[in-house]
Amino acid sequence: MVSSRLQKGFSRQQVANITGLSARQLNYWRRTGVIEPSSTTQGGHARYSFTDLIALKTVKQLLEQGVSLQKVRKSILALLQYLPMQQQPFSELKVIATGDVVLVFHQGVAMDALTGQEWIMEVAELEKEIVRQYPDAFQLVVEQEELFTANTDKKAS
Amino acid sequence: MVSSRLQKGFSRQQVANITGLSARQLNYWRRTGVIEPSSTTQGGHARYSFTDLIALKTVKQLLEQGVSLQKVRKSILALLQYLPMQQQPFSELKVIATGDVVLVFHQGVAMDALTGQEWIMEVAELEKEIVRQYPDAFQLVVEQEELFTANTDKKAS
DNA sequence: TTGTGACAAAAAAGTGCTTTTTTTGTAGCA
DNA sequence: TGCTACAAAAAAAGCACTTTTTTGTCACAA
Repeated sequence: MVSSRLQKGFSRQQVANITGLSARQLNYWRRTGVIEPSSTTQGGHARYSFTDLIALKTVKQLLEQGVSLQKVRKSILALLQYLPMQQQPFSELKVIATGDVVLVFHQGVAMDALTGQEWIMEVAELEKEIVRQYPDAFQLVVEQEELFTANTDKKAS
Repeated sequence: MVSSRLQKGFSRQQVANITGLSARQLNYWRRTGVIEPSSTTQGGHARYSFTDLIALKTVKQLLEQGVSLQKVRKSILALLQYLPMQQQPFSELKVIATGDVVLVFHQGVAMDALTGQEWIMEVAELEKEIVRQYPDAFQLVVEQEELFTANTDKKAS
C-alpha cells in the first residue's frame, strides 16, 4: 500500500488503509476541520504527513473512547493552542479520554484539553493541610493508634 | 475546637469546623452513604476518624470541581472497591476531577473512579505502531525531512 | 450538643422530542 | 483515484419539562 519512496505524503487511500478510517471520513474531517492534510497537490488532492497520521490515529482512539467528534475538534484546537510544539505536536503526550473529558499529560501536568485548565489533587496534601491547621488532630490519631494497640486483646469487635 | 486528648474521634461539629462542611451535610451524607463515620457513640452520635476527615476533604474538593454528589458517591464506592487499602485508603492517591469524570492515579495507572476502567493513551505508542505496521511510512518521513532540508532555500512559503 | 423528622428551596438528573451533526452512498467530473 | 455535490440514514446534541436529590431551617427528643 505504502509504495513509492518518492511521494511527498500519504494519499487518502493510503491513510485509510493505515489508520482504519474510511476514505469518506477523511474527506469529511478535512472539510470540517478535524484533521486537515498538511499539504495538497496542485490538483487539490490531500497529502497527509506522518504527523497527520498520528493525529488521525489519536482522533480515532478518542472516538473509540466515546468522545464526540465535536469535542475532539475542540480538544485538538486546545492542544495546539496550549501546547505549541512545532514538529511533533502529539508525540510525548499521554492522553486520557473518557466519554466527556479529554485530558492531556505533559511534563507532569494534567490539562483538560477542552478548557485548558490544569490541576491535580493530591490527597496526601489534604492530609498535611489538616495537620497543619489542626495539629491536635494528628495527635489524636497517634493516641488512638496507641490505644488501639494497647486494647487489641481486650476488644472483641 | 479539637480539644480533648482522650476522645475517641471527631464529633460532627468538630468535623464541620475542620473541613468547612455543614453539620447538616454530614448528617445527610452519613444517612445516604457518602461518608459514614467509622464509629458511633452508644447514643448514636457520629465519631469521625482522621481517615474520615481526609475522605470528607476529598469529597469537598470534588464537589468544588463540579462533580455531583451522586457521582461522588459512586466514585467512592468504586475507589473502595478497586483499591482495597486498609488504613489510609485515600492517601498516596492523586485525584483529578472535571465536571463529569473522577480519575484516580495510583501506581502509575489512571482509573476512572466511576467505571473502574483503566487506560492511558500514549501518543508515542501510536507512532511506533504505525512504524511497526508500515516500515515504509517512517522511511518516507526521513526522506521528506531530507527533501525539506535540501529545499529550504528554494521554497518561499 | 446531636440526631430525627417535616417543610421548602435550590441543584441535579432523567425523559421525550426536535434539531443538528456525522457517516455513508451515489454519481459526475478532472 | 480523488474531489465535489446532493441525499439519506444513523448518531449526537439541545431543549423544555418532570422527577429526584441535596441543602437549609425549624421544632422537638435524647
